[in-house]
Amino acid sequence: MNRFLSHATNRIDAKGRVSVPSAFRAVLTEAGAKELYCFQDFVFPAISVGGPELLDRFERQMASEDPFSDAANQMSLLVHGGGVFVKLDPEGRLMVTDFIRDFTGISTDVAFVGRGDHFQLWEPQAFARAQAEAREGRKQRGLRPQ
Amino acid sequence: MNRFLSHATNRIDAKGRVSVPSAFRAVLTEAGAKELYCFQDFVFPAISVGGPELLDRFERQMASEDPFSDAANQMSLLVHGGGVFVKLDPEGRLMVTDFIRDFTGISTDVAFVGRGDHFQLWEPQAFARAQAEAREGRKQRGLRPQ
DNA sequence: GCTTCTCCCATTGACGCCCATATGGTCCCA
DNA sequence: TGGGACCATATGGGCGTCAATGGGAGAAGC
Repeated sequence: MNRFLSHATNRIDAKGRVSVPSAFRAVLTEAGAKELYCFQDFVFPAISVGGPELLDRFERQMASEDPFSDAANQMSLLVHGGGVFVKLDPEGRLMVTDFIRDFTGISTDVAFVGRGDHFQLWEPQAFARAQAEAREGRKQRGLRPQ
Repeated sequence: MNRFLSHATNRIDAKGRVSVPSAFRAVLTEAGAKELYCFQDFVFPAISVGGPELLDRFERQMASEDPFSDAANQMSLLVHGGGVFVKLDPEGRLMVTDFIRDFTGISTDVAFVGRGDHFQLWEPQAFARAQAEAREGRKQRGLRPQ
């Protein structure tokens, strides 16, 4: 397993820490990432997290846009300027800062959501809603992969 | 037999486990799958289960689209984030987690339903109803294969 | 000096692995 | 054709391990 898949919800403790799921930690150590880079998702109320190579992914995305468009400009602002570094403690926990709480609405529990080459932090209810909406959209457009 | 066919209902034990029917396990071992990938069906209140190739199929579909489009983003949320890995114990049982229970309404028994290249977990009553409705729908449209 | 962060250790509860039992079906033989 | 032995599957439960969580103490920063 070398990608971020599946999801799990963990509780924030009294000190504001939360355990990163074991499966995700395994991916990180395999990739050799000792420091994580976080920034706000462009569409969802979620924080994207990954190793340093995560920057590459979003720079590719920016490159796919017209470099002078508003979208590319905003992405650069969020990715380059809005990012935050986070590191894990020896038990594999991270601090849930106000940067994370304010943008996601997270208060007591964190949903860790795999996105392939990175993962995201969600307020659990918001994740459930976004998923339900995405499923509904798929259904209406008749894009069932079966 | 290399496909998932027919259906069977098994009971959940006190620890929340349920035996995967022997016929389905045989298909899985023949395919060499030691870990299973599950996700919520887009139409029915059922969990779809299959080997890693089930995930591959979704990813091929995503790869065929613009990787940074909204559609791909939604698809990733559902497939990467919405899926769950499950593994069988040495006796061929799986844990029925809240992820499965909440979406399907399963409480004490699980209906295993073959769907060709994958199988599904249903609440037995819901499966019976959906089957009856499907039968009725075909009858009304004059599409009965007999 | 006080707050905040980091590291270390303890607890506990869930999960994976093991073995035991029940139950139903099949095959063989009388 | 009926009975019985055998086998496979489903089910039940004990136990060890590991991940998630909680809290204490030292170190660093304000």
